[in-house]
Amino acid sequence: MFKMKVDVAIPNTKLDFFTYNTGIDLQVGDLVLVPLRNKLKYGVVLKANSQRDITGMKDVKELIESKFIPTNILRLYEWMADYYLSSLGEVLRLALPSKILKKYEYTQRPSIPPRITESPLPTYPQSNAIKRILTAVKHDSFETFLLYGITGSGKTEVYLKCVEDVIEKGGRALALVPEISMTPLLFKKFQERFDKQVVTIHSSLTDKERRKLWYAIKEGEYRVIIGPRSTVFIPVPGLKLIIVDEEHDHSYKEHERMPRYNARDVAVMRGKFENCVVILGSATPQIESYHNAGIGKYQLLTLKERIDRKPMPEIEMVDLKKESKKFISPQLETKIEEVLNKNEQTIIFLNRRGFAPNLICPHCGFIAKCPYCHLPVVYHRAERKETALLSCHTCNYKSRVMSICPKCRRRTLLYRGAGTQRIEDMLNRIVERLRLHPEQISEPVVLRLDRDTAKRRGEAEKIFEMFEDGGAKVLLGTQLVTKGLDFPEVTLVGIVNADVILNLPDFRSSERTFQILTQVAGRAGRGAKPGKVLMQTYHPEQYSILYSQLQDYPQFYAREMKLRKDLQFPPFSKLILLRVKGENEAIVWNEAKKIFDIVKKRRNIRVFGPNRSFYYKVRKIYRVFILLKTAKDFQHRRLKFLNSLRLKNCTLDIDVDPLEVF
DNA sequence: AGCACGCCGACT
DNA sequence: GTCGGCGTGCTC
Repeated sequence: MFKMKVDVAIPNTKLDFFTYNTGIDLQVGDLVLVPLRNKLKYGVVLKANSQRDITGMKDVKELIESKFIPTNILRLYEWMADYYLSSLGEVLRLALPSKILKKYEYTQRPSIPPRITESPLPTYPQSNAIKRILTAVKHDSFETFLLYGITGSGKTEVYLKCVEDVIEKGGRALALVPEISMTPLLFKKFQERFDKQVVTIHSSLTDKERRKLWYAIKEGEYRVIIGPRSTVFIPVPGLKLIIVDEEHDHSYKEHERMPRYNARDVAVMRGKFENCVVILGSATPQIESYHNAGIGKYQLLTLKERIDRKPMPEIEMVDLKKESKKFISPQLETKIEEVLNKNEQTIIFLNRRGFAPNLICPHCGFIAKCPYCHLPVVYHRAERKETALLSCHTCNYKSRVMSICPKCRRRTLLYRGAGTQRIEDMLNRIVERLRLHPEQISEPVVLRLDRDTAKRRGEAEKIFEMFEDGGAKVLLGTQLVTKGLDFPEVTLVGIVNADVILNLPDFRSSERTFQILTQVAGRAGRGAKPGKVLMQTYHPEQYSILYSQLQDYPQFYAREMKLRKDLQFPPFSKLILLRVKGENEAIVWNEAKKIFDIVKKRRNIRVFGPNRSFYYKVRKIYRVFILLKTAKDFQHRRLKFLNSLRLKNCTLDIDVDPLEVF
């Protein structure tokens, strides 16, 4: 028999491929069963006619399914493995369903007739954007559009109209959304419009359901696929459009495992490999994205006005340096009272859970810290069934609250600072004082939304519903209240402390501050009544806070770009973060130094570190990082050897294009 | 990821 | 003596 050799990529391996003999005629993308060690594994044929020679080569056991992965998707996976200094085996772990089915029986269901409901007439800027996108779709050309539209400008309607056209012409669309609970919101709008042709990948699906959907989508059962970052890997026949909503969102980046990809960037590459159009939408584009639009890599589409010419909310600053040390300033308190008396709604934002971020002793300076992370523990007041406790927000370690200072033995421990629980108390006191008419309210008047009140799935939605009903008047919460919410009765947004994110030691902290403040401010005044925002800060003059008050992204961008250029940060350079982790502090530093020396020898790379990570010790594990800075066009793929480096008692994380550098 | 190989502690 | 701990290294 005429023997051939094939290269096969196997999920969960650190290599790109293995080479096998085969008597069967195989093609690129075929799913095969191959022996590896003493087990049989599924793999995807990468090269149908390999010239590679290796001793002890084995035979392909069986062809399971031909054309399992389309070639252009396979090329995308290869690009990912390369770009993120990972391996194809690692990419396939994320890209393929958790358990591959031996011959999937797909029962063709009668295709669902397109039942498209009435849609509102787009505004002029909207229809202009739609026209430009659809022209590109019509020509099947790869084109990336950055849809920069201020909060409330109707980006979603642009997506819907484009998808409508794609479906009418028999194509399919993929929409990526941030991980958090806003997914149902966008999904609802899509479903109202396109009914059963839409499918969402929720985080709560079981492995089995997920697997079933993967196959069904691959077979073309749905026309619109909505999901979080990993959805970008699913093969979709006749794909014409990829949407990345809130493209700046950090949840598009995989932080935990290899490959540490950014689904936004993978989506753009997918558009390139599949010749299809990509829309990146945001009210606060990532600096790199806006820059890409500036240099013509992306096409910029701007929506400068809110729908129906609704005014943007007026933003007023409260300088906490000038105020008496209150967590809720008299100005904010007065405003909350006004809104309550008018029976309108308020959103209060504070990016900090718990009652107080510190438990301190004013006499000896003691601060309660986590024994595993050496970071301050947060005091959580007793509520529901749980008792009061100290909690480490980095590793989740919990301990009892002490009443005597362990250092000086005095009974004078103090709670310093405020988290959502403390603010909740204060808001409740304001409400009680007002003695509102009971017929206009229902208990509770103040709703708190953070990871502690909405741990399980569906709890956040429940809180949103209670707020939407209108009985509850104040929604207080962390990041969860900042994104995509559309409550027309909200006329006031209060930001308790605008500075929280600024304090992180990261080159993106200004950008993140601007993004979060702009997003949360955008929740006000979406209905008939104009909105107002009160922003409390110690740094009203800091540019990210100032420009978020002025609601001027282009100005913020210009200022931030100047800084990035001076310091040679992206988009003026490329970053690769190497993190060495291990239990033994001395070994960690030693191994990090070795890696530093290896990388230092290479040309055209600036190497910084090793430095202690901001989270230097987490769960008894020490973390040290090395930052590599190169020119933007540097062929960093030559650093792929780093992924197979072997360290003593340590692990090495590799992060290309990191979002956080600490 | 698994899974074998390999070299040091406390058990019938 | 050996059962087993998990560190380290390889899989075509």
